[in-house]
Amino acid sequence: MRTAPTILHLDMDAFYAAVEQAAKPSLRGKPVVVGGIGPRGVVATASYEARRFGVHSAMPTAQARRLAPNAAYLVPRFAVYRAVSEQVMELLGRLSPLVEPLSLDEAFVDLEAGGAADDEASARAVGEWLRAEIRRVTGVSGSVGLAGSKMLAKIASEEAKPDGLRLMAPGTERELLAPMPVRILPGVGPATGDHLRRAGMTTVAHLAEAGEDELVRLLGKAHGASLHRMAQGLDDRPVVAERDAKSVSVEDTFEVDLHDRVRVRLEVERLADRCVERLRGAGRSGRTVVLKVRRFDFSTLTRSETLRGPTDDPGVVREAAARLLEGVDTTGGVRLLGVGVTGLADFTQEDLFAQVAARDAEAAGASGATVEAVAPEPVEEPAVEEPGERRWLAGHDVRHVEYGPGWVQGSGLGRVTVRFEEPGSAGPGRVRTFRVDDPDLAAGEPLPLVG
DNA sequence: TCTGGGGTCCTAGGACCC
DNA sequence: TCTGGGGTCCTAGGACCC
Repeated sequence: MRTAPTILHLDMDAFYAAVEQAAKPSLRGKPVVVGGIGPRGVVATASYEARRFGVHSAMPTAQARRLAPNAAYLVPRFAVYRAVSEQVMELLGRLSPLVEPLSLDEAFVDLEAGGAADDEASARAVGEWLRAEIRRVTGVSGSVGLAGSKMLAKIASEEAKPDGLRLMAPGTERELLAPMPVRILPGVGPATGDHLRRAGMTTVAHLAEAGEDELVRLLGKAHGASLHRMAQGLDDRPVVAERDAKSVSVEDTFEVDLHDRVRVRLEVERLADRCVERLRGAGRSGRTVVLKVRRFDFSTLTRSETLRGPTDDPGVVREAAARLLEGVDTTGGVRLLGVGVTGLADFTQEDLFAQVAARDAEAAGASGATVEAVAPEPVEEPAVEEPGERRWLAGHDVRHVEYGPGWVQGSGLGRVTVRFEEPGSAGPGRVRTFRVDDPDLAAGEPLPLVG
């Protein structure tokens, strides 16, 4: 806890949807929903215009379509969001070496560590500077919370939304917090909220008044104790820059449940390969392989196996995942499969030695061991596209030989509808429809949002 | 209405070791 | 022969976050 509000929390406003509106002039001021557009898709971000219809994050897209049938439904373009995010993080880096990103659109900054601010006035000035710079550089807006702790800075940015700044003066936090619902505290989700409500506690004041013993009895040691402190506005967690990832995983929900055991096994192996690709991309290796299966009835289970040494070998991960699958009953159908690796190590010389040692130990007579050879093996080539199949995903960039850059508004029945406009266009661009195999139409590169 | 994908942290029981 | 306590690792599941 600090006596000056020098912890900053930045939260971009309806980030994915806002980036799409900046990229596509015809969507500005209109309801936009970014997320999965398949039968089992969910909403990632809804623009504020779409929220007025009741659409929100994590809602099934099918339900969103009923609430806001005229909204634009777009598939996420993570490469674009990542690029904008990097611009934002670069601005944060100018304020302090202590920047802690929480996701593409959120971060904490320790202004004191950077010497950027040491009191209320300087913190507010930095916050306003940042908001103006973000808008100037990226073309989208963010909200800023300033307080003496992470928890309060985050609550402040939430209250500042959209496109605002809120500062919580140290010393006032207990009174500000007291009447708020328990759900605003970090770590209080649906389950804990219900738990507390059944115990008669609905506001932060109720938690602050409850004894720590009671909360620990209700919620467990760690959770109870931390909530007891948070409810009193006490939070000492430091801003921590660049934390190493502890796990890497990939998962797929299938549009239709899988019943064929052979197909299930094939998908598990594909997922294992994708997982290893990401692992290798990050220059890491891992020791525990995790298989995740969600069945037709949404019941979810995980099975894991720890190897004798860290690996980034696709064959090893694939076979471990396949072994784990052997022990899972998939009768009735499989909705989702996932493969992950945890127990990550940096892929260094030491790990190589450890692997060799483990292998030697095994060769020397250990019986029933399961670690495979670690000889590098090429990553299997990605699944082949159906011949002649071209996928035009809603929201993706295209380029037409004659009409120039545009984006896919929709496709189906052998046709694709394109709106020809770019971020700098004065107003909504023209719409044209083509055959999906029109040779003049090609996938395009995203264009910068700000000229 | 019918529930994504990528993560983090915590708990609890059993194995194993000292 | 029986009994103990603590620490660490592994596995599985659950809650939460964006």
